[in-house]
Amino acid sequence: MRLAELSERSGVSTATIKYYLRQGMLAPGRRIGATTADYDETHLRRLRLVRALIEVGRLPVATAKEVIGYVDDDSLDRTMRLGAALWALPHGPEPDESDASVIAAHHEVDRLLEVLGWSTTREIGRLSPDLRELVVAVATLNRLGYPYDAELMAPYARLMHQAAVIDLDFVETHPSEEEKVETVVAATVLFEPVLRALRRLAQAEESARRYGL
Amino acid sequence: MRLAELSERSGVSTATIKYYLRQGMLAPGRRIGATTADYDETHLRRLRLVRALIEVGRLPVATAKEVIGYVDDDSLDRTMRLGAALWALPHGPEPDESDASVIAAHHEVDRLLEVLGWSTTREIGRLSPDLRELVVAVATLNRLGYPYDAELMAPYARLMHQAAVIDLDFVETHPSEEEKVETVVAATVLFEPVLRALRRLAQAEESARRYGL
DNA sequence: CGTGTTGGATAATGGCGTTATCCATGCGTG
DNA sequence: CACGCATGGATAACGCCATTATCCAACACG
Repeated sequence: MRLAELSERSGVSTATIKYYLRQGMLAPGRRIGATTADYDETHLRRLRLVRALIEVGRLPVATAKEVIGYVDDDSLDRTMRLGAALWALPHGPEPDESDASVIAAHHEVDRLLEVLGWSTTREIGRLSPDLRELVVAVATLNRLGYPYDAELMAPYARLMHQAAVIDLDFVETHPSEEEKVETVVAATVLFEPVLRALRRLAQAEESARRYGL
Repeated sequence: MRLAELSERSGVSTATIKYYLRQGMLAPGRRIGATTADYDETHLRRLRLVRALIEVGRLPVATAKEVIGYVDDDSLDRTMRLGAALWALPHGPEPDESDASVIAAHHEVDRLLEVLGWSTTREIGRLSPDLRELVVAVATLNRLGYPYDAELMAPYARLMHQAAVIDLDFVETHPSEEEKVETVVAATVLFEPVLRALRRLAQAEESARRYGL
């Protein structure tokens, strides 16, 4: 198919597609002549994934580009590609390690990992962006006067572990080995809005049950 | 305290504080003279909340302004303020109701609510931004070839319901009645990064357990 | 043939968050 | 009591980002 059709089928303007092509987040079409290129279903699918990451997953374009770049980096094995792709996901500000509440949060997070027995995370996790993000969030909550410690976090952590089990089961039952990395990335990024929405709906529902209306 | 001290204690530049004052998301200091205003702990706290919503919760400044505006809108009762504040949180694109996958997703979400017995949500929820967001996410997953239906969502939904119970318990044990709305907003927005980080860490941990490394 | 679409490159646009610049004023320090 | 300097206040400038617009020469296609 040609650019116009790719645009129509994906709902993305030709100008934007050209932009993505320039950014290298969409493979060039098969050149069929000096002024024509041919796109196929794989291009359509990739384009849809890009838009999904951006629109639904709220990734900045540059981040989506980076993530996608790792997803099909043939010089890495599957594990590395996956790790790199997830590592590239957007993260908040760096924690200010000289801040007292950050240090305290650090201890609580460490303690949480110990309580949970997440030994792998404790060992490799030192540098994990997710760990840093967790520390920042906890420190922020504390600074706002909401005491938040390992005991309070643990129930959430156990719930999220169950969610992770479901995530991995989903990936296992599903995947065409070839696209496993892509599946994990999609599941990680696109389930986040699902979980967020479900939590907020559940809050409303539970709140209605408790307090009426 | 004066502007300079407020800036130093919050870690926000005076220029940015002035900007927030202009936006009306921070109450003006008590005028102490034609060229001086006096800020107190409540200003500092509010400023910290604003920065927390923006930095940790990733809210656009305009949204944070809106949310905060509802939090202390004295013309509304507590319930209304809370509803309006949560309603104002950012949401993805509108679902294209003419799209087949959107319609299908709609059905699945309806079915999910039925299965869960979330009757309140089913009744009032028609217009809820969270419901729309959920529909969009499900439709997107389906369009990418990941079949996603009520049965697959239900376990996540139950987990998130448990999370919501914890959320509300937290708010109940905590709150100085006066700041209850603020507490709910903070819990909703600031726990999201916590849950996101915990899920990703749990994924890594569980993945290591299953596949080694 | 000639009309209209293509790939390709470059520039323009619009929004957002922050920062910079100016200014008249009066605080407070010496 | 006088002077340097920070203040509140308003406006303009900046830098980034995502998208769109404009041109172009070359061709595909009816």
